[in-house]
Amino acid sequence: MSLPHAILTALLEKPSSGLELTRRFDKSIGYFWSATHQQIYRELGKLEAEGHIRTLPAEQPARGQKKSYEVLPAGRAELARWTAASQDPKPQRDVLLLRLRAAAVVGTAGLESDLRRHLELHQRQLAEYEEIERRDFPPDRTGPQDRLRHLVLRAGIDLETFWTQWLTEALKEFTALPAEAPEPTGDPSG
Amino acid sequence: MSLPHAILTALLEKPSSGLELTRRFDKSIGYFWSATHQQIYRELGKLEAEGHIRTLPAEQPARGQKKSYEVLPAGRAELARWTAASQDPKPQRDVLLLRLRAAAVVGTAGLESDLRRHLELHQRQLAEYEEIERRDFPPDRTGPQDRLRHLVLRAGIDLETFWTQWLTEALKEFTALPAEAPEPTGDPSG
DNA sequence: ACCCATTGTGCAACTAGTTGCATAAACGCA
DNA sequence: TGCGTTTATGCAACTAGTTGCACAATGGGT
Repeated sequence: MSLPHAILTALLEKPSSGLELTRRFDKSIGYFWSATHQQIYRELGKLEAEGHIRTLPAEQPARGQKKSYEVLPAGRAELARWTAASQDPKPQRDVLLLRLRAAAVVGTAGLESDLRRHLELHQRQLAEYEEIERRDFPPDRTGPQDRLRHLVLRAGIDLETFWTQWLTEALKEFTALPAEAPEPTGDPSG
Repeated sequence: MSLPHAILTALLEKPSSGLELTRRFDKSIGYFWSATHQQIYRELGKLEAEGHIRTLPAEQPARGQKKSYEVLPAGRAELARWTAASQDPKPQRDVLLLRLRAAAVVGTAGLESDLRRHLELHQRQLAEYEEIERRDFPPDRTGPQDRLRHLVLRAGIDLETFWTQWLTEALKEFTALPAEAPEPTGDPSG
């Protein structure tokens, strides 16, 4: 139940149309809560039906016509309620770690190149975050809102840093490993 | 499409019944791929229908009767295929970061106590991982399989370490913040 | 002999997210 | 003036994961 709240946050920062929201999700909020335009349109419909947002009155809203939304007081209240409500952390799900664990049983063949690819992706993401930090968070501007947003960005930076380091370490292990991990095909005598 | 492969991995490590799998997911594989017993039973049924696993012949399998599974060659082949296949990283989804971002807009009221709770949970998880490391990965035993599994555990440890540090930092910011973040309820003049 | 907690298996309905496609206006241009 | 591309909105079907509950056997106590 987080996507509607992600949308409310984005709309409070700036009223937008569905497509504008999609773009902003791609380069800001989407870094920690991604969504496709289909999801976003669907949620905008629900949020409007619930009275949390409304369309900004403009030209008649025909198909293919830009339609901007703004948050209503009820929507702001709902977002505040949700933000303050206690929530348990979601159980982890990481495919790459699972694959490594599987590789310990069926062998590491084919895995290394994908690790390399992931390493590059994380390095690129890290560079992007650091660019944003340089651009949007100079040492001056330190209002409360800036500090909170900077904190979120720091989480992104530190996570990407962790993954690049871990993947580098993992690749080092791989080259140190025998050509192929033993595949105990039914005989666990070793 | 990862749960069946998580189950295949677990079954290759040791043939088990549904409930045994559930328990092992709770304390090992589940650290990075969690699953409920309902999911596991459902997948076991599918995997059996596909010819990837079979029941170990034992007493007649009636309801409430323990039923153990083992992996067939086709299942092992499928797992090896999946492990080697390139996969894109899933887009991130982190509710806590989203809530912090929302708090920058609607205020931080009520958030701090939940941050504290999360910090405690992560500290506890970290302690558990470190206990496992002490127990299962002494400096000797360094076969290829051990090294891979240790690598996975290190990822868990480092991630939990990151979260405890980040949450500590976040809480520090909170106490430095004004009692309540400004709520620009429609008037962004400040 | 009976009760009840525990162990073990499983179905059904629901929620959230993804994929694929459809539709329509606007814009550039030949 | 017609044609293809981009912008913008949206539906429908599918997949994966969660929640809630049901049912059977077993084992221990009374």
